[in-house]
Amino acid sequence: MITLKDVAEIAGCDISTVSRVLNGRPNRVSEVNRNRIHEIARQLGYVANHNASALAFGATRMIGLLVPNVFDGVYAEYIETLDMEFSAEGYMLRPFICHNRPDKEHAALGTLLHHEVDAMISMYYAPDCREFYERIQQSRRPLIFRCTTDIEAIPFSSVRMDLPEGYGELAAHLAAAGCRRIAVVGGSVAGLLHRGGESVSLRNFRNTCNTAGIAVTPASGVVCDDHQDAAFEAISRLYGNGGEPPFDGLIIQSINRVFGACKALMDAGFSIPRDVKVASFSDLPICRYYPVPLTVWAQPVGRICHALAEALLTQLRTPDAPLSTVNFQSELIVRESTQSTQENI
Amino acid sequence: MITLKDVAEIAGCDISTVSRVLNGRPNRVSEVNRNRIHEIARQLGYVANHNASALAFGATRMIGLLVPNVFDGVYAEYIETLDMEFSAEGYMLRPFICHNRPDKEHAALGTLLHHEVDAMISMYYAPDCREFYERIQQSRRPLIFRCTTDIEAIPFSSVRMDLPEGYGELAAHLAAAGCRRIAVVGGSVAGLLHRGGESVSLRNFRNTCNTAGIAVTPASGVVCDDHQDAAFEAISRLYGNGGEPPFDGLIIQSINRVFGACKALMDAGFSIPRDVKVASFSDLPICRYYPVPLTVWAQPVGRICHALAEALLTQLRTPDAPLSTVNFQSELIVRESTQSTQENI
DNA sequence: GTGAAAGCGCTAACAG
DNA sequence: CTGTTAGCGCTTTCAC
Repeated sequence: MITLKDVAEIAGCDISTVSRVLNGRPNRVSEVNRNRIHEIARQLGYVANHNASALAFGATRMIGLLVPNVFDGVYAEYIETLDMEFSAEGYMLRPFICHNRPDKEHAALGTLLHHEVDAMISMYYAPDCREFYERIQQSRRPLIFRCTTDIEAIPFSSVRMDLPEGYGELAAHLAAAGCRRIAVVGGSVAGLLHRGGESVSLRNFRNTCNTAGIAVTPASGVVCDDHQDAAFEAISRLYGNGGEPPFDGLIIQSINRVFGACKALMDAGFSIPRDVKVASFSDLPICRYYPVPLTVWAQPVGRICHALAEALLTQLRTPDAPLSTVNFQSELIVRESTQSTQENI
Repeated sequence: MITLKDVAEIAGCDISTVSRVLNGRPNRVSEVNRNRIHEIARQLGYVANHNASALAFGATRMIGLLVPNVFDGVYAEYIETLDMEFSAEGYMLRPFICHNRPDKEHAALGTLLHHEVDAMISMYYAPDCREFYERIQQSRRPLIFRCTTDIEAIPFSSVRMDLPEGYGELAAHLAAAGCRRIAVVGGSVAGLLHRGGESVSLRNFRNTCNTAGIAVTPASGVVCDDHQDAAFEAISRLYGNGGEPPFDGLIIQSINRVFGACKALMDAGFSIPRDVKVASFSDLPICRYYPVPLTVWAQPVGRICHALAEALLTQLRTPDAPLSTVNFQSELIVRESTQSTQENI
């Protein structure tokens, strides 16, 4: 391995001089030396050892990004957008794809403690990581969250989006489009609905349905894992027997379930939106280009990323800046999948 | 920041002892001390500085993975699968999502040179990175490729898949299903077709078409960027006027284009597979659950990942093991999108 | 079983 | 403008 020392020896100067040159430090180096050193370093193929410089310098210029998965295209968008934000500031983004596994989440958060990254953004707040959050808070390492508006107050900066409102808005929209029986297909909200429990999202959903005179029962929560196969199975079980559709409106919690669910409906002989209307979250290309374009409650990814970057950078530059909380509003994008039809009106 | 020294001072022993304990080194440490040290470290919230240990130890136990993007679900699969392979061996996978931008690719490959990762897997061979490849080869740092069978011989181990054959196989399949005019929608192959040029993939496509008596002209290459919008535009332009469809068979190069293309066909009033048959690459959940399930030339992701992991781990353990090249065969998965219909036979 | 000491490769004052 | 010096925090012989 070629080190600064090797370059210095050949150049006949001290390694500190070489370090200065190669790092473009205050131009307090003679031009002759500068060119010589650059040339020698190039010829030798010198590459700095990042571990050594990070250790000596005390920072890595890397920012971690904790995401649940990348099967959901919205996280791919977050990665790309945040990467652009931070590249522009000289930071490298390092994604941690945790697949909702606690061990991965812990490992990801651990890198912040281990000084592998200078700061970290988490795309969600995970109660089972609380122990890590506390340690991070104590160590005063910068961590910020992109979370939903219903998360408790936390001792970190956060950028919040109104996902819970989405359950109310989508339900209202479905009701207005003529739906009389609405179900939620997913994990969290569907789960609470199914086995009992409460949350802001659920409350929004329930209230809206009540107002519209739509019954909400445990059966309104259709629980399935976060992938198409599971959604296909669940919806097939429900609709597979033909006859009157059990629900004429479906709010599907993630894009990882939408297509399995829709296919199950079609296979069972139901038409979207005529027999069943479908709505989901996140506005992705596939939602626009699906044969039946999908109505969604769309979070403003670009603006959220910008807010995250801004919050994190100020925290990096002013370590004891006060915590910040920003809220973003989503948008209801209506498309064919919830279009009201003669039969329904 | 809590360091080994802090722990050692409180424990009243040397930092080397603490280091040994905390790293579970040869059990040459008294049990009393062991427990005490663990306890103190826990109470103090000690976390090793990764930069320091990596520097002293000479390795990071991290493996880089260079992928073009994660909008294509197949790369999300690669990330997840490789992550499992390497976690099992005590390595952490670090994905680099390059969005086909040379600067990102260079930065990613750079981390190998900078000792940020111990080894690296690249999901493709990029000629414009040749300079980096050479430097990596000289520095003898482990780099392996997952590439296609038509890539020239390279001085690195590689796991190859028969993507070029796919163009022949899909064309043959489409021809057998009754197609008389077949186009390739995409970037590379479509580009060569369109502006002239040659490649194994193209040769396969052309030969198969010739045999089947299908004309291949520059117009058979429909070039568009790798996203749904671009594909939608391109196909709309081609089919938007109604009338006889210009092509009755479409080979679409990536999943990032399939849905835009299909939507354009449908919007123009054509039916899949009756009027136009469509085939693509990579077998993803969405391909199975699309309203018209898609025929694909499917690479064996699981086996490829396993081979990559195996090759890389041997290289890591036996630095001067000989280079290896493994080839994998893909599979034609026939689904409704290319089903032959009465009208066509 | 444990401590002392050297060193990983680089950065950053501080003198000149 | 450049060299000297002192670390950054950890691992690893090598003695004891």
